Amino acid sequence: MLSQTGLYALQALLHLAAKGRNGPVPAGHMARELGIPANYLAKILQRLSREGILEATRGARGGYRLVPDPARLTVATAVAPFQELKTPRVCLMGGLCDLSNPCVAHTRRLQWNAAALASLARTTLADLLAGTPEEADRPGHSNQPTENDR
Amino acid sequence: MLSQTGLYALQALLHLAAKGRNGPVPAGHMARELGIPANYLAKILQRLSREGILEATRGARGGYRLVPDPARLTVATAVAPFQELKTPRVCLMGGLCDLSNPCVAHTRRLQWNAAALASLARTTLADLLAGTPEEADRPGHSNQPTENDR
DNA sequence: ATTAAATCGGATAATAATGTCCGAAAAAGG
DNA sequence: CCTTTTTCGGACATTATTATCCGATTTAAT
Repeated sequence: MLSQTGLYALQALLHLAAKGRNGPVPAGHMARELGIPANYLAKILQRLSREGILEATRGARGGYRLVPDPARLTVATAVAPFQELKTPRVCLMGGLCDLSNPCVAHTRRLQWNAAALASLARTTLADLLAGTPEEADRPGHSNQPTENDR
Repeated sequence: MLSQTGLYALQALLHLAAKGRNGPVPAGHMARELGIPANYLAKILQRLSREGILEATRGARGGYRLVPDPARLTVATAVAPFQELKTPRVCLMGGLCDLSNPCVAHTRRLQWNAAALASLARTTLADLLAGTPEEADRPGHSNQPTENDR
């Protein structure tokens, strides 16, 4: 589902969102705290820094700082640099797939992927920290209670 | 999402469900038809055979046959032998996770996994073949009768 | 200026996933 | 019996992911 690397990134970002109030947090500190291989986490943080999600301060008293508001940073965005979504364009039906008319199995798989991504795109770091229970899975819909007539 | 191996398995099973009406289908034939590395597919089919999902007939005129009714075989089941679901027991919150009271981030990740799996568990091979458009994601209300009579 | 703390980034190693090769065994048909 | 077709299964090769190492650079504090 989420790659190991993506999970590490998410953990670090959550840590920063929760405990990075006063000044930047060194990578080594986070690695120790979270139980992540230090040198590997360093690479991940560099990446997030290049991506603009983190800001690095070098030298003594340096470290990383979370740039966006946790309420506006979705898990999908946070993890995107490590997911590599390399569009496998092989249809489930193989040779059976017509490719001219839309193949059902093909469409279905895209839907699966979309559903998985949508869930991550609806969750922000703030959600995770605050403990908002997961709302109904209705992509594109704001949470309007339509079940009141059952 | 789905591993490459899992996708291959799914393709082969769909092929058998669609074209395996009269007699077993050889692995080599499927590999050619679906554009899957022949020797690799062979390994996958062996696995499905040991799992009881396929039945192998050896020797000339042999091949593989789909054992369960496509309407009762879910994608989740078909792909399960290759997913290895190795329960990563690292909480998203790292050291912050209490582990005594239920950690929100922890719970949330399990929900993500569950949601992804649920979608696969609700789809049968017959669904894919028949072209049933994906119904609303309602776990209790499966669109295909997977337990109507027994 | 010197030192210590920290990121930066390239090179490399270890592990897992994917793909290949080949010989043995089984079954069918002559 | 012999040949052909096919699965079986172990060993190996390739590639991607994950992890480690180390020297260079930047910065703050002494």
